[in-house]
Amino acid sequence: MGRSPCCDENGVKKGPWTPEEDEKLIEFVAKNGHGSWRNLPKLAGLNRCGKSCRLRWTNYLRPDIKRGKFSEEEEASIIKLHSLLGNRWSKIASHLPGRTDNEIKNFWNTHLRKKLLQMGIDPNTHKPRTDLNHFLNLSQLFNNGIPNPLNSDHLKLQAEIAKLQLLQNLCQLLNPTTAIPTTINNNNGLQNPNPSQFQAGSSSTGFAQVSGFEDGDKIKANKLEEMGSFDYVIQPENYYQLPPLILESPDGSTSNVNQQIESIETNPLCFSTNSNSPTPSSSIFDSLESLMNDDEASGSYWKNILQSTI
DNA sequence: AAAGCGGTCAACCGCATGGGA
DNA sequence: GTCCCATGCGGTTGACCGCTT
Repeated sequence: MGRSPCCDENGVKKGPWTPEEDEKLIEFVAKNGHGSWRNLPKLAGLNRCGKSCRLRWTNYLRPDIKRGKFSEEEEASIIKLHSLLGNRWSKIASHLPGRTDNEIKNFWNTHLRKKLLQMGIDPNTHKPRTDLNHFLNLSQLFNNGIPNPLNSDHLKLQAEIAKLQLLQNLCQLLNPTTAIPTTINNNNGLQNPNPSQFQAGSSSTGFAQVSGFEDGDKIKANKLEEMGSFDYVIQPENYYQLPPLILESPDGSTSNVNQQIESIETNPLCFSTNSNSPTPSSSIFDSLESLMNDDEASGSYWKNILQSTI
């Protein structure tokens, strides 16, 4: 079984398309549709292979292509969809009208990957990066390798790490594939990965919800393969809904951190293209960055958590 | 002014997949 | 069931551009 040759014809042009070639392709498709891409170049009078014509059309010339910068909502959708679907760019593109898989792939590789990395989130797993240990390394630098609880820099770092732990928990809850084990029986007896600090309350359906998928769509939550494989069933609701967060504070006190969690809760990140669904008042990144920048959030409770775990 | 460098993105390459014979 | 073909898809490449030195 041989692979069909596509671009092995002699003299077939490669490289950037000229405006004349674009015009020929647009004109031909407008009149005849693309039909067989293999035969199209000959019929349209183009010295290109069919594959090249198809790519040029689907990625650039199609009339319904939406060009220009990605909006914050689109960014958030891509990140969320990527956390669910991985590098399946065409699937992701099918949920973003007017955007091509190539465009989304490029945008991911040039912008979003870096953005997540800067936030300390692993763009592949969508979990906090394990090399967040660089904070611990920094701590060791400050303390000459020996943690000194009386050192104010050490305390600051502990506060930072406490916030990062909070961020990690938030990320786990925001990412349905990691939030599921707290709410779904998957026959593997999974437990809340971090039961000491948070409980994820069950939503009415017990499922996180994402827009644009068809009812009953199943996707493999392969990010959890190491924890036990199961199918993640997308429900037909229109928007992704965060499970309610319940903060287990030993002294029952509230803090700015709690308030900010509340703020994130009351502004669920939405991915729907349905105009009836709510839209986010601010991006999740704003909320998390705000949380990360909040000096007051490094109260004693968070330090206590850390001092008991470091 | 120009060489170097990094970021961006259109286009290519080759493997995967689905459907018809 | 097997073969062949067309198309889809994701990774990679390389040209171009703007910024820095």
